[in-house]
Amino acid sequence: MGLNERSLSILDAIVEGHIASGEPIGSRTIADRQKLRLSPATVRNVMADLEERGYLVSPHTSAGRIPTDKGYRFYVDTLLQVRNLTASERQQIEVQCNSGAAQTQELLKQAGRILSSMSNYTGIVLAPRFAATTFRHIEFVLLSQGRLLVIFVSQSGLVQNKIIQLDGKLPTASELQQITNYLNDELCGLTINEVRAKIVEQMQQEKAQYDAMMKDALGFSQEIFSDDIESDVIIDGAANILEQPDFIDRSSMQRLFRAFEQKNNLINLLDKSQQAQGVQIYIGSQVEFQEFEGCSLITTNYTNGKQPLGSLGVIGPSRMKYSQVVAIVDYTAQLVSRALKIKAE
Amino acid sequence: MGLNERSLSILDAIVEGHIASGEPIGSRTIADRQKLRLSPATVRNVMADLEERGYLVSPHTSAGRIPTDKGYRFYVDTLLQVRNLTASERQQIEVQCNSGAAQTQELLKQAGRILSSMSNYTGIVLAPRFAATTFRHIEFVLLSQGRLLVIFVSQSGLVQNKIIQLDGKLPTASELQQITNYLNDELCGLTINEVRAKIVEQMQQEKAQYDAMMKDALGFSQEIFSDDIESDVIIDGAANILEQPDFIDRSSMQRLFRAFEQKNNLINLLDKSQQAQGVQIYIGSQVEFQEFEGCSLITTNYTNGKQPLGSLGVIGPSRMKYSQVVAIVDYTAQLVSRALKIKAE
DNA sequence: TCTTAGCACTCACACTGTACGAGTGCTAAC
DNA sequence: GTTAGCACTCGTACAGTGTGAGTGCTAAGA
Repeated sequence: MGLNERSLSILDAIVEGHIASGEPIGSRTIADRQKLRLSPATVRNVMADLEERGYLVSPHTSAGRIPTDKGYRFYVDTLLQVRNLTASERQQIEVQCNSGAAQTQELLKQAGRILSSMSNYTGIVLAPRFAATTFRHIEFVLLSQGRLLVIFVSQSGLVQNKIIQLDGKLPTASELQQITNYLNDELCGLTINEVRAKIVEQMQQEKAQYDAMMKDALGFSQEIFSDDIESDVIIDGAANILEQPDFIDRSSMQRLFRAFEQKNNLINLLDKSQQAQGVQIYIGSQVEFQEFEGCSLITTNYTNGKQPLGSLGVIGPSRMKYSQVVAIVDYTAQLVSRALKIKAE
Repeated sequence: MGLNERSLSILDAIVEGHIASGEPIGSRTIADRQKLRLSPATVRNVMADLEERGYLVSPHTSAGRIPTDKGYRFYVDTLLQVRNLTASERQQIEVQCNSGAAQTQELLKQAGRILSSMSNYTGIVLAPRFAATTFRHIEFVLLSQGRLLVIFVSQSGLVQNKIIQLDGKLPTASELQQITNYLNDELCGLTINEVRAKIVEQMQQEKAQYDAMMKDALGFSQEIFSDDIESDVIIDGAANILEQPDFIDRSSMQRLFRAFEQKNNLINLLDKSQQAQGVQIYIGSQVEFQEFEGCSLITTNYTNGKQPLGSLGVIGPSRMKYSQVVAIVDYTAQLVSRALKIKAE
């Protein structure tokens, strides 16, 4: 029940034609520029067939055809030829990527900027999950009224902080210092997940029952590491969306912008892509979140040379220049990974 | 050359009518609902006068009049009556403001959310300038390759970090600890500006010339405190802008969204408002930044009970429900100030 | 059996003319 | 100084029309 050679070639031509022009594509257009010389009538028969199978629709009787989400999906999965970046494009990305990004956070912001400016769509970057990063340093600062500020630093220089409320007696400065030293010695180099495991393990050991300081330290730690710090997602070039003629109605744009603000569904998607291999392409209504109807999302993960840390990509209309954007996303992720690898060393 | 009683009343009616309906207001509408019983013809004469003075324009010959920016300015300065919030509105703000905002940053985000959701426009919050806050704690973490992560904590629990590149010999862990202790003892309780002054002062003292550790400490500090950490601005409910029928053309919306992303002009405006007293209203083209054409900005500052820390407000179309939004902005700032005062104690 | 030319048909879109109504400015009377 | 009346302007909504792009179907040709 697959499509034959000719249908494939016609579907390909329609999708690419529509991506390029934004207009519905008619049979004559295809017949004219097709290598296999066919008449418009023949093309029409094939198109009718493709429409019946759900790859195309015509917006109205006397218009050409445009791809459905299923059509895009098929195109992306089997027809898409990723074009190579030109030397100047590569250079442009490299320059921007190297420009003063001492801080990890800055590097990721810069990546978002590259993605949006090179693609003219919206760039998105999921910052590393804290749970996946490696512990480097912890610090406590006692604020007023029993509030304790905890600052973590990961191996790659990412800083996160959290305030916890202490009840009961407050530790003195020197006790706090002892706890700090203890935790820094014990936990350095472990991933947060390993840290969690270690705390549980130590709490069960008898010795912890008798050493008050240690008990405190473990008590704190458990509270601190108990819940995940929410992941952060960087969005750049949202205004580019307004340039896209595909979003005619305000309500669909608004839905998208609200999704940008709420972030959690975006995080879900990016998180999924982080666990996958290679470049992922999510298309409009085929994603479970309806706010992305009419949009496509091209993402891939970035690493520190060993394990995936987060993911980045581009969101734009379904009628997106896939072949170009895939190349941009891929190359940006490579550069970010390389930069993070250096930092982690 | 001022306006007489009657002109004022008519201008007021036109501005409020237009804010309520979004339509140009004609002479008959005014004549009908005016207290001082005047015929449409008389009203027309006054309107012609107001138009000549630049307070009104008519979009075309046979349309009613709409206020110019100058008209809005005049309305806001002399005619606007701020309405009181209802008990339920107040309560709504209070509830949201108190909901789990242990961290200053969270509190400010929450304030942004309140501003946007209560006004249906876009909420903006300028986070406290680091320079204006009070030093509480500093911490160093040595990363790889001579990069030094510096973490500051302000009195109110705001955390900022910065990476500096060390060249020459690196300090050992214990030297770093000494420096940390030294700085924490010396600088605690000072504002960042005072910190700067103190560093310069100490560097000039002879003793600094001979004590290597101290020299290092002062050298670091100078680099760290030399440039301002860029202020942060929180924007919430940008998608609400898309709901406003006033922004018909995409280009003006896009300009605004780009301004939201670039932030620096917004920071400039908010910073100005921070230095002023009370609620400030900026109207469209009267602001030096042209990306805010067609928009108005209502802002005020918030404090920690003593000095202004930052500012917050609402951005929306010039045709904005001023009387309501002013009340919302004012009350939100009061609550934020109160919450920060408690934290600072 | 596949391909193609021809033809009738559909439909969006652009253009035209028309009627309507809202609102204006001006003038003259009160 | 105020107002009624009137002629005028202009945007908008509506209906009618022509055009062109593109289709589906059918029948003839390879």
